[in-house]
Amino acid sequence: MNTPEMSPGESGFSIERGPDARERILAAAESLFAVRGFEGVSTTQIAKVAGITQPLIHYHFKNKEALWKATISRLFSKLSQEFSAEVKMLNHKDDRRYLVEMMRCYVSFVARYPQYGQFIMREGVQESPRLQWMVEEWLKPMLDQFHDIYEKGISEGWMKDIPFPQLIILITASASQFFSMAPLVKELYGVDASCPEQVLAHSDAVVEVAVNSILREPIARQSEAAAV
Amino acid sequence: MNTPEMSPGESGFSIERGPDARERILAAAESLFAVRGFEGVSTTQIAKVAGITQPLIHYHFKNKEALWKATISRLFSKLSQEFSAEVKMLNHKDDRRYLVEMMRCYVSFVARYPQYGQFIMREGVQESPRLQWMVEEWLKPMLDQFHDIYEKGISEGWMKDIPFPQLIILITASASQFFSMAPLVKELYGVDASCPEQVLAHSDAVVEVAVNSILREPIARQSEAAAV
DNA sequence: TTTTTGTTTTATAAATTTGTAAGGGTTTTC
DNA sequence: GAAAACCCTTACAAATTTATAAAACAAAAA
Repeated sequence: MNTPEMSPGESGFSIERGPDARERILAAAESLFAVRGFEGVSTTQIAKVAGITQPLIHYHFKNKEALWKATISRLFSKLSQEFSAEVKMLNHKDDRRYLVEMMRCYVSFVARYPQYGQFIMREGVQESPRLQWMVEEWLKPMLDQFHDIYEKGISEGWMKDIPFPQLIILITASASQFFSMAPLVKELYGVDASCPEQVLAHSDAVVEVAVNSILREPIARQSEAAAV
Repeated sequence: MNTPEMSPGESGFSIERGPDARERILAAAESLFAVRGFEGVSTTQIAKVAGITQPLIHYHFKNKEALWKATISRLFSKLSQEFSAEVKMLNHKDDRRYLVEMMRCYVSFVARYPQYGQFIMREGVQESPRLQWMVEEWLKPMLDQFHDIYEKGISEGWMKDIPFPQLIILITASASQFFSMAPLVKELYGVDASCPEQVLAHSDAVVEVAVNSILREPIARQSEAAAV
């Protein structure tokens, strides 16, 4: 939609014109929609955070809903690319160990992008055309990756057979809630969820609690191996 | 819902008056605030669902925020009472088994009241006076119950020492997300999260995955005992 | 009956919300 | 250089939002 090839003012310090306004709108919309939901945010608020005037939103996007969809698409496509790229780097010899490493990827991923879990929380609680669109377009394809390895684990017998709907919600919630609800964690225990120690601690907790327990024969902890 | 002792128009079909309007407002506010959040719901919408006019809300409640707090207090006090009552009925001989049964209580509880998890999700993602109030007033006291048994398990050595903030978020999220995000589950897998089979299946999944794995020596599954 | 009290509605004010219209400026193109 | 295309702003309309004021209405008290 925008033309990335050239920015107009090459020295670039006047109140920025050009296609980056569109990007700033999307960035503002992402942070606001994620924590307040579609109905909870006004285009005026988004405009203020983006540093532009409200009607400009309607120049770049048909309406509020189109802006919301563009926001989701921008975030989810970035994320699914990054995640796939990281997962592809993993050793795929031992399936069980692969699953654990994949989950560590996932945790570091939701730690970096808490908005991901926030959007799912916002939209997942009520039926709506937006939920339907988000599931069809993004969520279903992403979760299907997990389904493949689940099926393999079941048929090869190294995974406990817990129903997939329960399992996937349980695992993904375990991984993401700690980061998506960082303010709650802060308020409850004074802990900054996004700091490296906490991310590592949560990664360990998820592997220990949620991942190892779905394997019939748990594998040794990284930290144990390192400690001995 | 309306006062049973007397209805003003004795034939009982006039638009109900009396103090139950306050109750209807609270019920409407609960269902709407839970899924759309504080900013996402207007008092006009609440009034429409409650079947009264919008200014009546301001007769019964000082303002929108006071209504929100009254809604939370009504829900959380009901829930914490019910939950405590059920937990008190449990056998408290074997601590590990007690923990498992307590978690089954908790799951059946969040299955009955998905709004509980929804409110926490709504408010937990951004710092606000509302979050602060909710944590101080309700959440902290409720979670302290879990903290007691956690401490006991750690000091007696039958619980793996995973940091409490990670553990409590992980466990509660595992238990509640499946029900709080029922529309998402429905959209993804066509499954009705609130039906009895699914509740039982999730209860099993939580015990199997999230609870047993925090014990150093897991205890036998109910279903295994029954199957053999 | 009359008064009082408590509950609810109509009317309305001030601010905010989404979206459109029309017009400046800047580049780009011819 | 003029025309066209593009990005952005001011001005504004229609609907909605929170909250208040005043009046209607019903039940209880006097």
